[in-house]
Amino acid sequence: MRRGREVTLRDVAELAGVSSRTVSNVVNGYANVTERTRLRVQQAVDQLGYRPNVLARNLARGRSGQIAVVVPYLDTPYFSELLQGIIRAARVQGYNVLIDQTDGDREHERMLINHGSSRLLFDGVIFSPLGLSQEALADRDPALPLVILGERVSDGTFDHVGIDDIAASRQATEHLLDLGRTRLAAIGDQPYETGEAAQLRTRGFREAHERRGLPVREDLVIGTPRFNRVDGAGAMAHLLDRDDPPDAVFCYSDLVALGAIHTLVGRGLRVPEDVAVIGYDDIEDGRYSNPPVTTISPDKEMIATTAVERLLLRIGSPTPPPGLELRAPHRLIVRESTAGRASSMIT
Amino acid sequence: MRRGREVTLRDVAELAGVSSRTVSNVVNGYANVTERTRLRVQQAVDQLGYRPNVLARNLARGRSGQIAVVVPYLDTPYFSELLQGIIRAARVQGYNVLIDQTDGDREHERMLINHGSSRLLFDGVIFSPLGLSQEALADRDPALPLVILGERVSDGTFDHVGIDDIAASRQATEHLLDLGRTRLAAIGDQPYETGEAAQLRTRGFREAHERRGLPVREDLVIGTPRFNRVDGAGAMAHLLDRDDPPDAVFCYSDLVALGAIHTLVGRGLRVPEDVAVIGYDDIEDGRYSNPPVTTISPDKEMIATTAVERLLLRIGSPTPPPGLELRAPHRLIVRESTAGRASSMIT
DNA sequence: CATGCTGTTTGCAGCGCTGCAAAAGCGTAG
DNA sequence: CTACGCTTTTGCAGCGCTGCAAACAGCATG
Repeated sequence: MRRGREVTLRDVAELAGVSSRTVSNVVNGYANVTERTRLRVQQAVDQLGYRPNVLARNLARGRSGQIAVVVPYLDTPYFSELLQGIIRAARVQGYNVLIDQTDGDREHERMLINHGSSRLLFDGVIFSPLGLSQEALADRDPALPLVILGERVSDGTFDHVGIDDIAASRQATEHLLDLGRTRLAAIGDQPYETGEAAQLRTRGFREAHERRGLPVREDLVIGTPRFNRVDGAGAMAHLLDRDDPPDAVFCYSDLVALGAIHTLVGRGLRVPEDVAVIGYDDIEDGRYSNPPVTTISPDKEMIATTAVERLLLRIGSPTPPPGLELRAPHRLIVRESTAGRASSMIT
Repeated sequence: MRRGREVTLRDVAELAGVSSRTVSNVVNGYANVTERTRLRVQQAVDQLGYRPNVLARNLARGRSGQIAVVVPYLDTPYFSELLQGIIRAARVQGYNVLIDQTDGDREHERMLINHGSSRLLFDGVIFSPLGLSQEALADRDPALPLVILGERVSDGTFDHVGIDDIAASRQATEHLLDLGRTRLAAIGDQPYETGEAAQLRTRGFREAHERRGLPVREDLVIGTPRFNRVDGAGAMAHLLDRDDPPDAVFCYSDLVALGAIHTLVGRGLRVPEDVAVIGYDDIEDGRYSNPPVTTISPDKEMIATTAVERLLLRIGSPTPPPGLELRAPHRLIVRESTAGRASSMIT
């Protein structure tokens, strides 16, 4: 079998007594083929076990039938959950998904956004940038269809899909305030160029305070390089080491929240009695942790399908459509980490 | 730019004043090219910003430069952690990774193991089967290089990479027995064809008992359709509802363990004081849960690199190498869920 | 100076498919 | 019976690259 010349269009054509172009038409389901021919060709296809050679097809068509999805870290549950939806949506449209993880490396991100090192490997990219600067985004190859996830305002040459981070963060913060907490901390700020997502959350955090006429406890706004457990655990420890520690914490991701809770429990503090904790992302882990984590739940399914939809539209269109700002819905899900035992439930 | 004829080998050749074949040689780093020519060509390449068209290259070479990784569920942390290693290892070798998730669907798995619906999309597959029967494996296209992960004994036509599940499970069970626990439960058995992995773990569980001359509490061996949190939580609830509930539980995955702990804590029981819990896989979640989960930690990095290495070897070799049984190391990592507060640590 | 030898470069065919435009069929109208 | 418009089928060129084998060095040797 190996290397043993495979069945081609021409073989099928010969057997069916038609031209190879007609076989191609049948295989691709083109319109103008008589039922008679279609049947004969189909028979030949089945008999020979013909399967199209995607490589040749793609070369001839000038597109690869693949899209790339670029995320900073694959093992971040938020991304893998999102990825799942993206793969499904793409497959439905006959597209394959290439996955790449950048580890937040700027150079790597920059390269990928410019078609990687070779042409035509993928027809478009869904990108979740981390270290990518605005300039890098600006002077990329504009011919490569692009959809950005997360926080990055579109400059009109690509689409951006995300939730309203400011509103969501405000809502999260208000929830903590509604509980009567007064010393609110925020974990995850990133006050530098590539930390846009974080900054929006901080802004929501502030706005919530402003609306109630409360001051923000600036010393309780803690930065973390990443949104993961370790950083969350570390930041929480840091917070607890001061006098007048917080009685509630808004974490910029569920992982950060899980890390924070880990530290709290480790120090013998009770969640939420001593410190209430709210997260962001609604990953599965948060639903089953002890206590389950109150969180902002973005509609991941919607984000995934919207991203794929827009990207394919962009790929298919000869004149690039305008870059849109697309907002997926989100909602606050209250669980034990803020509301206490009463509200526990397995979703 | 769009559709605006891209730079080809021939363009470069013309500028450099050599044949296109020579340019190809330079681009691919072939040996016999004088420094002089190489330089001139390289200059032309840089000047024109030439990037090879992978599609054309692959068509000419007759291989796609891609491997597929097929897992049942992408959002299972164990898989996404493994995937990460696989992607890295493949990239180093110049291979791209296509990811597919089957949701455990037999038909889908069967299709993928036969090259999917088209030829040459990928040169080989790393497969983590769930619903795949032995026959399906047997009558697959033998020309497609295959490496199987998890529990599936090789029939000699593919490689199998995994840890020694029986030994690992025995070790996990012995750890519980060493703690002085006497009523051991096991959650995750799957006593049907496609549940081989589960069955091996059950076997290890039994062997540990046998070695100590202890009887297995058969009524405490609980099956679950999947190795996830929900099933773990449900099975645990089930166990607690009987009289004479277990004082220790061996869970066949960390997710199951997290689910079980969720239920235990939810019912006001203490882990490990009332019930000790041990998991399997060593996913990150388990390290940061409350309490952190004792677990069997397979060397995922090793599994990933070995799988890729073997697959590429298989792809590159004209005569298929014999199918090997490859064992990656594992170790027991003791955390609070069995050992109590003393052993807590953030790894 | 012819001969052979290694090292470098070239030309051509072809991977298997699709785009395009022309050719062929076919039914209806003049 | 011819002309016309429509649908169906075909032929050809070419996507951009690499495999192969031949051609052409350049150099040492007899």
